[in-house]
Amino acid sequence: MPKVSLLYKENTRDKILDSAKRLFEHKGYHETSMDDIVEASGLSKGAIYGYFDSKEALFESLQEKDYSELLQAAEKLLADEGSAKSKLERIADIYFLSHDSPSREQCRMSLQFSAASLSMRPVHGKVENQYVRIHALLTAILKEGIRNGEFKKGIDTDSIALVLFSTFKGLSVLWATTDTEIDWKSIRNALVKLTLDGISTDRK
Amino acid sequence: MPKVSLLYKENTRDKILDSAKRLFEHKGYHETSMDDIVEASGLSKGAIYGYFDSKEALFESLQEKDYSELLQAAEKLLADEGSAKSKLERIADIYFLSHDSPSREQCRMSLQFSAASLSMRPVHGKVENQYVRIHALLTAILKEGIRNGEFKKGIDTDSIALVLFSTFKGLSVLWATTDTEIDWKSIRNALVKLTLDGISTDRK
Amino acid sequence: MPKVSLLYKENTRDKILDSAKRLFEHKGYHETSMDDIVEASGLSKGAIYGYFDSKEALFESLQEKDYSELLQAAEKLLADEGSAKSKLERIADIYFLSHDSPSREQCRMSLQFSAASLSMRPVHGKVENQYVRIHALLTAILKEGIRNGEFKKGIDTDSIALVLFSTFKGLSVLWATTDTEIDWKSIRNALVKLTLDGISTDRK
Amino acid sequence: MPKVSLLYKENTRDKILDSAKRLFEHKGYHETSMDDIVEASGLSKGAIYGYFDSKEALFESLQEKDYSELLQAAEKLLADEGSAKSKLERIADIYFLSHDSPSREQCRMSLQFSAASLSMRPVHGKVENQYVRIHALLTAILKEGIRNGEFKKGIDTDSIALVLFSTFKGLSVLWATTDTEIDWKSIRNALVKLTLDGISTDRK
DNA sequence: GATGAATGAGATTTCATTCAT
DNA sequence: TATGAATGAAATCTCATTCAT
Repeated sequence: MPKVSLLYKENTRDKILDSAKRLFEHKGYHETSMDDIVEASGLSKGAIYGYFDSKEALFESLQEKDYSELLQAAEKLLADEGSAKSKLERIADIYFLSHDSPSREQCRMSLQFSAASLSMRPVHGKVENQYVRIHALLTAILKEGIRNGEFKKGIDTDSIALVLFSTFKGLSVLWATTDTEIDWKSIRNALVKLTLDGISTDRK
Repeated sequence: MPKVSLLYKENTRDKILDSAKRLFEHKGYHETSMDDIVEASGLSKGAIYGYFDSKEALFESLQEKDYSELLQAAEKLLADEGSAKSKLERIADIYFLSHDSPSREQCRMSLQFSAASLSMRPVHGKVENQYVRIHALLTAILKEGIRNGEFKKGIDTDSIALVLFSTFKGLSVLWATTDTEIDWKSIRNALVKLTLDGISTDRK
Repeated sequence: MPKVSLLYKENTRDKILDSAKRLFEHKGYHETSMDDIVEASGLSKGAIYGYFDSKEALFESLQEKDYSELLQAAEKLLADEGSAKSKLERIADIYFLSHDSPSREQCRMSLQFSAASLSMRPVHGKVENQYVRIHALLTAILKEGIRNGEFKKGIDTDSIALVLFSTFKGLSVLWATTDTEIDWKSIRNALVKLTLDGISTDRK
Repeated sequence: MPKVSLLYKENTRDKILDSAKRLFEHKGYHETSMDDIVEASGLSKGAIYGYFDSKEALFESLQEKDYSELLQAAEKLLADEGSAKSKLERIADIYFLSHDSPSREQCRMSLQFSAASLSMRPVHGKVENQYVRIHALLTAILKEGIRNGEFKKGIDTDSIALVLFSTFKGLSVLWATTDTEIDWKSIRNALVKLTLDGISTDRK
């Protein structure tokens, strides 16, 4: 009985989060009203405020989810077997939560978090933290690559990590704000080629 | 017929735009109220609405300014003398409107435009248009480099242009949302090295 | 599903309508602010906007009510038993919603609708529609009177209907705009006498 | 020189009044802004406030003009030669300022005065005063008719005067608020016939 | 006098949040 | 616990009027 009610609670909470996410992605945080969420979720005002203290808290929960999933997936990489090169490739995939290609919705949500980080302290904190950890992760991979001879010794790991992260971020923003279709296969190839050509030790 | 000079009106308009810009950069578009702008500009509500039809129109004017300046500077590059390589370097500088380094404020403003493009049609239009034109410009530079032998023949100009633009964009977003200090010298070097190593014909 | 009864909501709606009506009658539509209505109704701003989308919508609802009641009462006449003559008399009574005499308030409200019909399309539509239907009704009564021999054959039913309607309307405007006391008994008698003398077949 | 400047002043004043009138007739008093009048008149804000103390004062001036013209024309009738019957006919013509038919614009303006009389004391005063004087005039004509044997002795002059005035007013409101075309010839005939049949001594 | 930029009180409307039922 | 009507602070915008130039 507690189990059922817990499950029910989780479902309700998720229903709220899903509805809100869909709306935020589509119309943006400020343009979405609590009434919109009420309507979309099929729940009542009171119910929603039973699960979340405020609209901001709801937004932060969405960010928390997004943030944890991304970081968990990414940080699992480090422990994995495989070359540094393959890790770099896989982290790109993860960042875009790709099936085949990142969803525009996901990128729009991420853009919202970035924009909101200007005025919401906790959002800012997670944005910052995410950057720091992904940067550390990329740096670690690069260093691993240097250690095992895949990558050149002299490279500026810090800067390259930052450039890589920026490129992911930038592609995400572009994808979110633009109608252009992106050929993700080509992009990934171009990006990987550029990067690896620049840092790899092997001369093909 | 004007009782005050056009210059006077232009100054007042700029005073409004400047005040609004400072506030938008600092607190964000939605968190800034017209009352804030009234207070910051030292003018009255009526005066501001005499120059701009709405808060949105004011925001769009800021974007228009930003957009024109950026594009003009960038497109002037193409006509300039100089190697394709040097043009690529300079376009990076321009994108960040750098003195020494891009201003965080500028990047925050740009992030606002991206975020707003979700819900404001004219903003979206300009964001899209800007992307299209910068992409075209980068592609042109890359092709020029291929023509004059600086860059390799087989490179995917479209994708590389997109990656470059994304990296600029991503750095801008990072800079806007993060407290980290960025060592722009190193970043530029890393970026230029990565890119040029990958596409240049000269083997040092 | 409603947490409060429909009756409760209906009552609240009526409370708002009543308060607004009283104010509009007294000060006029434009001179009445939503704050006035808030104060008079004892509700909050939000509550009022929960029931009506705008001040204009509230005004239109008042017209709708007025309009339906009037037309229903009038059109019921046609089905009733009685001579055409008695129907004409009764329709005059109805038009002024009389107990003994039409209320000045009612007439002021009606004047507001007329004045607003210049700038509010839906209000205009109802004003127009009301005229058309009352005119049709009057014409029908006149024709009925002709058919059953009460009224002369040659009369211009269209014009007489229009004149009658105009006289009702004009009396209403006069009553609304003037401090003069009107002796409705005398007026009705004069009007009925004038009209019936002019159109009746019986020579007394 | 004083003459020219006086004439000029009159012209400017009239230009303002004309522009305002046209706008009030078309959009209504409240929906017309001083800016609208500025634009329509081609003058400046300051200029208009040089001639009129306020928007209300401007409106009242228009009423004053309307009011004087109407009353003067009407009151001249009494002194004229002619039967009481013909005077009644002519006063109908005057009330609608007819060329062939009353102008819808004129009627709309008149409706504005009626509506405004609810909230503008001086406007109310003139509306009231106009009614009193026209009523007196009509009564006088009716009594003249009785004296000279045109009209029956027993008629209720007060009530008939009021009914006549109301009918004029009502037709004016109808014409102002309705899209219907009115056949003024028929209406006048119907009205005159109804009235005169009812009050005349001659049995045709 | 004429001009029109500036004023600012006040209007309408929104919407996150509360709380009686 | 769930509901959704009610709240009211705060936002955007208007516009008659003023007054420095």
